[in-house]
Amino acid sequence: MKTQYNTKNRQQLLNLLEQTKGTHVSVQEICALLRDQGTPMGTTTVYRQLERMVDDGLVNKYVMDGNGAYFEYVGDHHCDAPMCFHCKCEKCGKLIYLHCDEMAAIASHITAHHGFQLDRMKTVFYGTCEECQNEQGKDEDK
Amino acid sequence: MKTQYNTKNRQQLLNLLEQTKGTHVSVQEICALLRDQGTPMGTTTVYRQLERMVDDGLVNKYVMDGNGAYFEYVGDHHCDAPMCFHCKCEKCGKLIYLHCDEMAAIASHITAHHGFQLDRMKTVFYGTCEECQNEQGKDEDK
DNA sequence: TTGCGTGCAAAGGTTTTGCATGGCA
DNA sequence: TGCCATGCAAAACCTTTGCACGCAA
Repeated sequence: MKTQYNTKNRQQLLNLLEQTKGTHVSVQEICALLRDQGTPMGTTTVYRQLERMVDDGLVNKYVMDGNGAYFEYVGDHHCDAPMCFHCKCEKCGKLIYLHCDEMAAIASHITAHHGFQLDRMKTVFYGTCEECQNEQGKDEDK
Repeated sequence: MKTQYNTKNRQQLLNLLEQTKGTHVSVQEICALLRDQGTPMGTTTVYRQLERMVDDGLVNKYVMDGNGAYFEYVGDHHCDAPMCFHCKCEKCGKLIYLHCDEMAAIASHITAHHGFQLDRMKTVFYGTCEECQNEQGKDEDK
């Protein structure tokens, strides 16, 4: 465990991330928000702080379609007791949370029958959310 | 549907991809293999051909941890009937395939109870494979 | 012959690294 | 004071685009 200074930048970043709890933000979005907030921060610093937070489990990192990574603050909540999974809508980009016992059963099943221990912090289910499925009819032109 | 020439490059790429069936390869791996095989091909061409193959459903594209995309040849098999999911081991990077009816039930459950239509072509389960779980004991130093 | 295919070079974007300076403990 | 944190600049990577030439049909 490294010594970690509690710098002003780190506090500001944590503060911002708390505000975005429940959503996912990219590095450039973070930088823009910090700038708007009057507390600009170097991109490099944001990357390095986020890297640590990911290591510490404060933040989850998701890699979307190659357009860069997204980060999600999970804080102390840690999402351990409630089995929560993340679903990302490929249409609207919305992030949906599944809290469901049956989902927990899935993880158990995979571990028991396939010998694979699921990391639900990193696993993102891609698909289409309910609203976008409904809209799919009229957007069917490509 | 565009007219598509059946060029030598395309044939060679398809040929190579068939050899790698069941695994996932990156663009640079593909280029290296083609070079070793005596049939080098420009990176741009590989990207463009792969893009088409993805559109045509011959190849699946997965975006891993930000280290670029991986491609998997599925050919005519199309993976439709057998519900197959992909698990990627975060330790050794191995890609594991799950063909399992219970997994199919998961997708149904999510659709029915959560209104989310899972795209199992794009969804990758992250976690730890059996072998790496066993090795975890001695690597437990960080 | 037509128009897609090819590949070099260059651009675009994200993330990492080197290094000198600044700030926390 | 010691050491980590910061941020600028530059490098490293992956991927896409522009353009002139080659090749399939």
